Amino acid sequence: MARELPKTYDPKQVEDRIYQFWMDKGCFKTQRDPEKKPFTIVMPPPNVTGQLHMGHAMDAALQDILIRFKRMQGYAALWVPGVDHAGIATQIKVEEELRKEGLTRYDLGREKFLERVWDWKNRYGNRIVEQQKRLGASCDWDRARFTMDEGCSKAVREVFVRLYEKGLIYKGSRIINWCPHCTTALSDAEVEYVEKPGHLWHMRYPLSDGSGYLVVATTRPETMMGDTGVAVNPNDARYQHLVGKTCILPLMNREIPIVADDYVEMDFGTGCVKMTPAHDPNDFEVGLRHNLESIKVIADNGTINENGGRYCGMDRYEARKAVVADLEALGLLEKTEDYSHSVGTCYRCHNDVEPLISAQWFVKMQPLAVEALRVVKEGETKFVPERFTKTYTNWMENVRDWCISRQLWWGHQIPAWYCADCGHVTVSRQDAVCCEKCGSTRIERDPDVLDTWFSSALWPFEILGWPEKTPDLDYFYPTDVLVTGYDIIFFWVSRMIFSACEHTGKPPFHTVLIHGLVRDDKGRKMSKSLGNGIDPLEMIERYGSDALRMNMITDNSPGNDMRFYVEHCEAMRNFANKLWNASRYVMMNLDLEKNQLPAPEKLEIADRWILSKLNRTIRESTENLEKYELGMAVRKVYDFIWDDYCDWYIELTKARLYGDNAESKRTAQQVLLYVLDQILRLMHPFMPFVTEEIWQAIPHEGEALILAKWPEYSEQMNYPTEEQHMEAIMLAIRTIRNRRSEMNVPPSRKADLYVVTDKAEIFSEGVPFITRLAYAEQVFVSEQEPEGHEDMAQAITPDAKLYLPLAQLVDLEKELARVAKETENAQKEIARAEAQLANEKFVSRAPANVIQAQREKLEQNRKLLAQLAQSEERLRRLKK
RNA sequence: GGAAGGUUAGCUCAGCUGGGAGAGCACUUGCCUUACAAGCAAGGGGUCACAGGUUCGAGCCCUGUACUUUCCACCA
Repeated sequence: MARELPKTYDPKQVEDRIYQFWMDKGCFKTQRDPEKKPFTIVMPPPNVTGQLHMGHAMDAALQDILIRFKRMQGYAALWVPGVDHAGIATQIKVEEELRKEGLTRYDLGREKFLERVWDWKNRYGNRIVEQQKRLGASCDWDRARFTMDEGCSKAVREVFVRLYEKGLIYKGSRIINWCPHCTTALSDAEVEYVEKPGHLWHMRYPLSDGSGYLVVATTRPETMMGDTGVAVNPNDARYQHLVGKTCILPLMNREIPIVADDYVEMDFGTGCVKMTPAHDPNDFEVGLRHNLESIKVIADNGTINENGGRYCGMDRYEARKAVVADLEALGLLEKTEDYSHSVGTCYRCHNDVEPLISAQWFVKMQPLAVEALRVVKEGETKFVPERFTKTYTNWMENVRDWCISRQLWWGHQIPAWYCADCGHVTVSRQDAVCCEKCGSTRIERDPDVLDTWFSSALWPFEILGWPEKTPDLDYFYPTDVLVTGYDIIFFWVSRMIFSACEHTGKPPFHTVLIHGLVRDDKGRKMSKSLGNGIDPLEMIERYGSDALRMNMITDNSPGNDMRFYVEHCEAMRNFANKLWNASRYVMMNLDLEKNQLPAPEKLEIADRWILSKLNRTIRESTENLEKYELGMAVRKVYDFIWDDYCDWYIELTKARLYGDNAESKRTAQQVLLYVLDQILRLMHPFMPFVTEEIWQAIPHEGEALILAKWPEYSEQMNYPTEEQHMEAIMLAIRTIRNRRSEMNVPPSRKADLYVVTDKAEIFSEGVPFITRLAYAEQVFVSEQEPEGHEDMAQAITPDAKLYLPLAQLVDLEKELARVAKETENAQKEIARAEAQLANEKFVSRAPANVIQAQREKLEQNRKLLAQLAQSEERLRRLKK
């Protein structure tokens, strides 16, 4: 049975093979099972063109841990993967590729271009999937979906038509965010505001009656060709007399009205604001109130259009300079102030977005927000950590209509057809062949596509078959937990919630587990431009997938950003190696066919101690997992494995395994194996590869650890007395090691050890342990001081005096100092405990267990103090 | 302008419902002790940002202050 295993765990020899093993056995496949409860997670679909980054690794680690845990608990645990078509991101990449060939998408035309994108998708679409597999992701890959596959297209079409029919989707001309670089409209959520240095230009607009001029302040002179008015505050005494009059727009020589509107702040700038309804959302509103004309002067590509007079054709920034220069030449530029202000930028290409008026499709949000708010407020959907509830509700309460049309080719094309004859718009589930109103066949489809997030908003139910009433939808939906970063709560989470409520009548999941961003070791966001990204695949190469997964969840708390430290990854790799070697030890000393605990009466003190500890670890880590406290859960298992099992229990078994008591040896083997098996189970969700590899090598029942049963807490496995006794023995061992270390005695120099105690029965049982772990030649337990103890070194615990015949190494002065220090500590402890117990309020109000703990502490310290007093007396005597 | 976090050991961070502060890394000392030097043993190191308050008891709860990060809004 004993096997030859390498001394060092090598993930590279293991991970791919184990993953293939799970795949071959179909371990990830999840079927509906009336005997089981479902547990469902849908994966946030990564971009089809994407490369795996640390954010994905974080996502995947968390989800896989939950799925494996639930699977072992006996749920029908389903994790559905998929990829997103990622409209803008993908289209940009393909266009870049085309540019290298000197082509644009327009050269190809829509159809050919889309063929290119599909080619691209087929070439790279699987890359990220393969990368996810290396993380150990136990998704049901057979169910993998794509946001543009047939089912998703059907769902998107259905949703669009339904919302349109309910009046919740409409087309209208509004101020939208336009990206001149991507040449498409964006939703509000897709705009990132960046503080940028700029100027506030004060410009003179002459009054039409020649009585002077007024001064407007603006950060955007290049829009002035589109000015159709000047607004002042109605309460502004400075300008009241001008309201109703007109002024002349310089450079354009257009007469424009002066209007009064509350929107204008009197104490900002000059109190006069130029109105450009076509290029500013506030001006647009003011314009509506005062019937101001809208004149669009900036074209879709960011240049000035034909309405911009002599600036036509200039880039917007070029035009800005030209306008300022011209005004200055005319003596109309009063002053220029430095002014820092926030500018909207495109979240994809980071160019400045241009607010402009445009005919786009919108989702009317107010009616949809009602239910989306209710389900969260009433706790049907909970955010973990809870504080993100507020982020969500604040946004949802103030949500504005969602601009869903994009001037792209890659995506779900809007199912609307315009009739050239009667102007009617036909919106249809099937591709229209004629106008539904007049029957004309002169109809043309809207060329625009839908926002990518429009289809991902349907993800949790569309991938289970919706709009069909499928058995899967019935069984697995609503899903259970959604795992994602806080950065896409608005983009995705909120939209899934309102979409699911609207279309399925149920919130899509009961829990949203939010994690933070992975940053570099200096706390910066990892980004391509900074070149500071750490490649998860490289970490897997170097330290293994298990180590990377552990790195993602230890030493950080839910929802907080984490810094990625390679050193930490290494520490987790070391832990995998520790586990590996502990298992090597067990296997090298094993001659069992079967994993079975011995009868309780055969269990010795150390066995009961470790089983008791294990039992507590099972209970606590399971509780933590149920509460999504993954870091806490794994910490407890980690500590149990390293501190209790490896550092103590394994060491404690050595005397027995290498000894000649066959029964004790067999019991030790059985307990070692049993606990190891339980450890592997507890650890498996976190470190699936190394645990499965080991588990396959030890006696086990069942096919695979991934399918094994999660450990359960058992009242019968608690041994409080043995725990206590064992702790007393361990304390004695630590105390001796400490004394030897102080005296610089190397472990190789063994010495006899005399244990003087009134608890001889406890320490007698501990003799083999003390012998081995405290480097003793022989251990003698007695109630009497040993012969010649005056010449020995001494160490003290509350329950024992420990003598080491190493007289020549004893430094009496040092000894006295140490004893004095320990005495002082003990006295402090006693004083504190006494004071607390003398406090009537403490005794009457504190819980019983706390009081009891204080009493025990007091008792222990009193015992220790008494021992120390004797020790000190002894040292003084020896000194003379 | 609004909101939410953070401030704990030299560094990065845990600390679950309030009951005598922990880990990893780094550091010091001694060890190749028949699982593991990716290791073992022992050790040093903290006014838990500051000021008040509640409580028998506060790193944890409340109020305020300082510094810091992020998100939302955007008065041109």
